[in-house]
Amino acid sequence: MPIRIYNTLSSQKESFVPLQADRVLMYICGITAYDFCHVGHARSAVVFDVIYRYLKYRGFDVVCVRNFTDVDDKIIKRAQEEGTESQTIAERYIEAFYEDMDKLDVIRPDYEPRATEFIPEMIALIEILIGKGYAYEVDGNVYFAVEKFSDYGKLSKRKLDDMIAGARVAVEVGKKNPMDFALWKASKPGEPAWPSPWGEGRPGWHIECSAMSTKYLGNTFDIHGGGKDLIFPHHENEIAQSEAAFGKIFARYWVHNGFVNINQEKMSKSLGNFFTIREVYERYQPEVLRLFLLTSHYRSPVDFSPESMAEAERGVERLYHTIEQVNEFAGDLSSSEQLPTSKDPEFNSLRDKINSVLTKFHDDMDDDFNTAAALGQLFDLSRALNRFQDSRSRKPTREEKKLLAQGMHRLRECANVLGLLQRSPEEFFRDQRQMLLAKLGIDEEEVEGLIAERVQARKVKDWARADEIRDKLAEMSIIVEDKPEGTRWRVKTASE
RNA sequence: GGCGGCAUGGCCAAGUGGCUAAGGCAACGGUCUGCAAAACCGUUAUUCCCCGGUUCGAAUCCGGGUGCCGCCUCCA
Repeated sequence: MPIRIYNTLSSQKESFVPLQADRVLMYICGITAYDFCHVGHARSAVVFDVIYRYLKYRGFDVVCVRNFTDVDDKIIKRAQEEGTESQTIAERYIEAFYEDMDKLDVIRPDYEPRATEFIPEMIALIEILIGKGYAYEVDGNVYFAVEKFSDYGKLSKRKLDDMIAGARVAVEVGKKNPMDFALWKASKPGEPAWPSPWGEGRPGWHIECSAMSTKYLGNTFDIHGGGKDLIFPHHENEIAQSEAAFGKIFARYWVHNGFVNINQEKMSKSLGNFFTIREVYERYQPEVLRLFLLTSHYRSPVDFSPESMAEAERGVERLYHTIEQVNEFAGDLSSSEQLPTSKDPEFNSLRDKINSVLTKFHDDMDDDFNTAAALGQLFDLSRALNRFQDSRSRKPTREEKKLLAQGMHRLRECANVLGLLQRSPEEFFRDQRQMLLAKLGIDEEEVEGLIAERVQARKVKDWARADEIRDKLAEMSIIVEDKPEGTRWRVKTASE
């Protein structure tokens, strides 16, 4: 069964057939580096990271390009505010972007070009457009004439007349049509500038993606991705530029992720209702954010809130607990052999689950990368593993250990496609504790001291004293857990 | 004004013509425990915003209504 992808261009799911049988060429619109990234940027990155991972997992040779916009009005503005160069600003936030994304386990694309590295290519492309009559120069600015491109509006499904009627922007002097957009901007004093046939200036925003995608992927490539807000004008303009210049289909499948909302409203810089990724990391582990982002389908809006993050946190904990338990029960056996049917119904039930879960996982992912459904399969398998262990009161046999190891292997294999569960449970829970201790400013030594004291009290069955200490710890947000192996403690999470 | 999307249990969220409407969180019951906590197991929607229609059959398709959101300006 082929992979099906919802294509914004056709407004429907289509069977995915790449240009070359085993190769997928994809281009993702990256960030404009002028500030720290927020959860919305994280969503886009994670969504396309999962698509990239899944296509590779299904055997495609994927070439992925994601750009950095490092010259732009907002970067210039920021640089002027700080009295520095726009390159300095871009550099700083690109570095911050990598920090945030590496923690989220977003795999770096094969190519990550920056706009300023492709000025000659952009100029060449603009010259082609002028040569073909699609663009014109006015006082050192070059504009794309949208009326000349008959397909203009095909991606965003709008007509030129409607757009002009509803336009909220003041008409810029010099433009032949208010919807014409800049390919090249004449620079004002103090702004970054490059020499060009039209004088000193800098590229417009849209042209960089046309130039860089062509450079790495050719005139026509398979998948073009980005946030829904890029559909118009950015992607519409990219299509106009590239198809006008080369007379070929630009991107074949247009994939757009939905927004991250806060209280039903789009998270955005202009509304000021955003959380940066690093703010989120102060309280939640990156993996929790990742799971949260994948619990909804990528095209739906997703509401960011403390409650939904707490849910995601519990979910990740649940999965790591399963892995921890299997490790304890079965050790680190790895076995790929097909296990025989047993007389034990519990054994067979888990065996069947392990065998069937992969197909279901694939079916879900094949259907327009339905990570929410795919995640359901992981939880299903997790529960099957727990149930099986729960049914064993004696020591597991070797066959049972093998079965559990296989189940855990499968769980991790699927989770890996989603970029989840790749750490050891110990590492996860340790990091969780460290993060919370730091966040709440709790002294670990003090906790350990009280715990030791309580262990003593329990030894002599001084329950009153033990409970007293437990209450005291609870006030410090520390929860005590008496396990058969000994007493453990953890920091209370926000959801408790 | 133009264009588009969404509405499923207490909450989040899959499912878009037909076996029992995934899964998560929460709640409750149980196992465990000195008591707890944690963990685990189990239970929890005869019903999918409302009204019509198509169909042997609809949460799923069509028409109308209500509510919410997004894009049309920089934006993942």
